[in-house]
Amino acid sequence: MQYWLFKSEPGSWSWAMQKQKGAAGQQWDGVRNYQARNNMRAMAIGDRGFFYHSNEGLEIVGIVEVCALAHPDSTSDDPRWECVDLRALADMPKPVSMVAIKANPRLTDMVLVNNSRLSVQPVREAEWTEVCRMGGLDGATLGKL
DNA sequence: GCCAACGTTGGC
DNA sequence: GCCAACGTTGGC
Repeated sequence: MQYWLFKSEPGSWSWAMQKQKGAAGQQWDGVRNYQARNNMRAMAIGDRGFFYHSNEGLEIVGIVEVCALAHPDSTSDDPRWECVDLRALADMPKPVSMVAIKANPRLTDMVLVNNSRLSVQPVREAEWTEVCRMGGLDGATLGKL
């Protein structure tokens, strides 16, 4: 399993809206960046991701799961743009802020710290575990998701 | 609201 | 294929 981070401005697509979609999920549309698209193409069903609020909030607020492989983005006429579908899995019990991530020496290599503009990012397993720990999700809880 | 960083575009 | 100009993103 691979881990990812998805950024969204809560003003246009918030964690609350994502949760309202429930188990059916929602396509992660609107990505118009090759690197982000390529990351989505590399995803497998069941991959996990962090849901991050950019611009407002600046924190990881939830966990999502990839529930459909990359397919054409229905919001674009341009066939270059594809997206996966995501469904909300769990709230982050304690949202993990960008400030806290930057302050954690174990997370200095996170893409979020070094290339904050990339909207769909890979997350290393050690980073995933550490952020979950900071957010109040222990291994046992994660295993039940 | 500012502006640095980054990605994309297009003329050459 | 280089690179200047431009547009966008997103933290501050």
